[in-house]
Amino acid sequence: MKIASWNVNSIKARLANATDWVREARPDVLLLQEIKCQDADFPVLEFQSLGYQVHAHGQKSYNGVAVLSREKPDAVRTRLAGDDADEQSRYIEADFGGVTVCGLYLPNGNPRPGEKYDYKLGWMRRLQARAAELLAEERPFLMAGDYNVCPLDVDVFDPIGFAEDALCWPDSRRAFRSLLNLGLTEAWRALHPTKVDYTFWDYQAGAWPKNNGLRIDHFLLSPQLADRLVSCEIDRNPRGREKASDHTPIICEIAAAA
DNA sequence: ATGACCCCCCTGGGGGGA
Repeated sequence: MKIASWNVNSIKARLANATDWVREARPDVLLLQEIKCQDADFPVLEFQSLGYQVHAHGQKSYNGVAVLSREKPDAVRTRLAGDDADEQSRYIEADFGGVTVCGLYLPNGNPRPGEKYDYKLGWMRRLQARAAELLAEERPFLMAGDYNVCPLDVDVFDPIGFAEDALCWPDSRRAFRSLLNLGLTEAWRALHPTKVDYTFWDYQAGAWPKNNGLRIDHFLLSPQLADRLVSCEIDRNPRGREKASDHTPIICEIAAAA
């Protein structure tokens, strides 16, 4: 099972880029973040014609997540429990056989300190509560998406310049580690212990040609899926194309259940 | 890490991203 995650920074602006990449990569499941449209405005037909089902959880202008899949999911759930007043579309889950695939767009949290940072930490606590529930059910699952956290300094092109940033601040890293310490495996780092690579390059200041990137898009696997982890790779190619998103896809392959 | 971008709103510029 090949699962990909990509923050597309508007699915409408990225339609040609995204469909080109799907044709090449043919993931079984594609998790999208920042679709930036309401569900009715998602270009469903274009992906259906490529053989994908679309389940979008969007909102006007901002945020928005989606699950695209070649197989029909058994169930789809949206929203993260723990804050009924939270109107931001940032979370979706879909069940495929015995595996639950969770797609997420974690709040950026800047400026920090402030209410946006408090929202980020609260959201991370809610995500951790959901992970704990799925672990208690002993359900094989993965949580993938734009975490807006650089786990270590090696995941940042300029750790000193970013030390105060919400993506790197100790409370953000602590909350990320706390999630891992439930017993989850960060797939890319597990397979590439000393590698330096990124999933995001700012549009500004020549960040892409200078390789001034951040590694903020991650796959976290439950123990059952960590045992079946085959590969996890970042595909830089889409970032170098015309009308690119500022993020590039990350792809994780999970072996069939024994 | 903002001089330097891009996308959203829907037209003149503000909000947001990371």
